[in-house]
Amino acid sequence: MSEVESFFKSAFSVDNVIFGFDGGDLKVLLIQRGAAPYRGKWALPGDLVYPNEDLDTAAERVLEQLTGLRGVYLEQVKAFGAVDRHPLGRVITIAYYSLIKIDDYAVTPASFAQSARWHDFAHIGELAFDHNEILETCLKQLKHKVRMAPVGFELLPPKFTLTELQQLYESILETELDKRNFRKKILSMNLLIDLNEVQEGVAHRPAKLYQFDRVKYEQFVGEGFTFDV
Amino acid sequence: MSEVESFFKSAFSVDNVIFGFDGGDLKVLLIQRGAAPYRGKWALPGDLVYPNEDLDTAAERVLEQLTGLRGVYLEQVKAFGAVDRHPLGRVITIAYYSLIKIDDYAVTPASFAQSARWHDFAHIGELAFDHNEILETCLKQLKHKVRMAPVGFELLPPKFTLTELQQLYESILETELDKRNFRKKILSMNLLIDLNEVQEGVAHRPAKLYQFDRVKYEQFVGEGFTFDV
DNA sequence: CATGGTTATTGTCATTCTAACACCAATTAG
DNA sequence: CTAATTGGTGTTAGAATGACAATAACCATG
Repeated sequence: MSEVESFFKSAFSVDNVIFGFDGGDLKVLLIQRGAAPYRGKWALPGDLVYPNEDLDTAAERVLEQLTGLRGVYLEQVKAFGAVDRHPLGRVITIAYYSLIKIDDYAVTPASFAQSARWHDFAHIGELAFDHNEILETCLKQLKHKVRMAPVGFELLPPKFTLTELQQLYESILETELDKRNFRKKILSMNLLIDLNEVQEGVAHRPAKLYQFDRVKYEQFVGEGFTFDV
Repeated sequence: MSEVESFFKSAFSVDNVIFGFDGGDLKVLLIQRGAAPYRGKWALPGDLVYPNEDLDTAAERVLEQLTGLRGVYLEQVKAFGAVDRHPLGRVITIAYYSLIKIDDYAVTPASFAQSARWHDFAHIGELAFDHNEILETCLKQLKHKVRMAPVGFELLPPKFTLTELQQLYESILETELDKRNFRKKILSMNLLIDLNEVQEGVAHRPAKLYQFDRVKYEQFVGEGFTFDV
């Protein structure tokens, strides 16, 4: 094999850390591998990138094949390319994370998965390949991002309460926040629409429902505003 | 060609945005390409990744071949993988940036370069491939990084003045800073060693020379400190 | 229907951080 | 010796932060 040919004896894949939030804990959607290597092991959903496919497109495809969702929040994080990270050959992978509303998720058969399941972020065991490392890197990235851009709303249903929003931040940042200060800060941004609706069927004082005002956010950004929690 | 083979009809490269600082402007080290495609055009230094080489190692190699430097600050930024980004085939590239002390730079012949030259960041024309986009992304990353970690010192000589440090920040952040407030903030971190030396041969009051105290920084980080400018 | 359990909602004050701002000091050039 | 240049320093007003607790609204239960 010539040297030039050997350069092309390699492949690249995308792996996608799909985050969800169920009101309590931060979740990650993992698959159980249906093929070697690591058959039967839990892993991040991912696939080889097609020769005529952009990286972002490949990540979107993996997400759609598994969840049926399109147009969700997706962000590239980092390339992982240790020589020995894949036992069958030289494969570098580009890690993405995406944020989905967990209620939108519908199980979809995907060629690369025996089965798929949400896992509590806090209780994830040993994964295939270097996927534990990828997961940690993506969470670190999300921790930064969620404080500097209004991406947290991607994980919540369209109508949500301030307590839900706070719990979301607390579970991503792995810290507790002061309730009054949190509300003060969020509301002072004027980015939430008060829907004049309340929760129903809860055994306590019902909370008001809000909606994120994306139009206003874009407008404020144009005026020099930067989101900051 | 089988489908599996076609997956392996691809290559990956690294491209390195090498930043330097000469006391006035932020600089980038560019090469003039010695081979097709884009022969003669200015481009980021980069090379294909060897089959048995880690990504980080490849980036270090490119840097060393061009500058003779080892062990300098190097950080991966993002993978660029548009299908048509390379005219000769499917090549995705992993972008890195590195920070070097411009005085340490010694011209070294590199196979991939006809010639290499520092360019003012502000006056860079059209580059080969998608390298303008890569450059912009790396600067954006550096702007964030320099505010949240003491990486700016990587661009300065071991002994520097506070004015030099401020000019460095101003040129990276593309903004002006207040002299008194800047000094107050930097000195209050207790991360600079006052060398009790002053500049020599300047036609004005000589400035005091300082040195960054990496040991203290590591210690403070261990105690929960976070650098923030 | 009265009580208890549970969560939602709201404001103040002390402290800290931020941002704006101007003058004297030390040196070299001529 | 004078001019020109850059180095070095402190205060203050306003804003942001962080700590903190009592009342309101709803459902469940007896």
